[in-house]
Amino acid sequence: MKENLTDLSIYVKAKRKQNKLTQPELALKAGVGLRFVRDLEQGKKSMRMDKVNDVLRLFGGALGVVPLDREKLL
Amino acid sequence: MKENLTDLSIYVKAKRKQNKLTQPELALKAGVGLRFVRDLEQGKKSMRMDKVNDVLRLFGGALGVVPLDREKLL
DNA sequence: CTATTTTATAACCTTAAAGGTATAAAAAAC
DNA sequence: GTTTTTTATACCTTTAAGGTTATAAAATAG
Repeated sequence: MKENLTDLSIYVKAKRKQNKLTQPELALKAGVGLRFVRDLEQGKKSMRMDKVNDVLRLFGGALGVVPLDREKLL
Repeated sequence: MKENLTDLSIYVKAKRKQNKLTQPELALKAGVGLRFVRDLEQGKKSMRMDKVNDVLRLFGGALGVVPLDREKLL
């Protein structure tokens, strides 16, 4: 089950690095499991929104509706 | 288990109405269950991102990272 | 280079999301 | 007003998310 990196996964990893956190540290601060942080950074598509928001909140972000770019369509 | 409406739930319901669709019709077009559409419009927080994206795609949108407004913080 | 830290992958298990169906409530049409 | 359509809520089953743990791989420090 090989997942591709996504905008979201890249964003989270970059933000985590900016804040000098390891995956276990981020998981702890966000109140999610380590496994979750890893799936998130690996681009898993079927993550639960509430938990993703728990992570994004640490970086001042949240999930919202954005226009989908045409590249992603085909 | 009373969920509050959210930006997302309001957005989906509004877009569905704009497109003159019932919940069953939207569920069918998006390829998700009717229950899912209902939970989504009721503001359930723990929905799966992939399924939510299946719905948003019909309206030319997708889930992405947005800055969280300060109101939502406290 | 080797040692240490960090990250990736996988198995096992529990819990809850998702879907179906049914019924009640609400909204819209008449 | 009544009837019809749409939406909300509840119950149940199946399936997979994600927590835990272990181990392998990769990156970094020494």
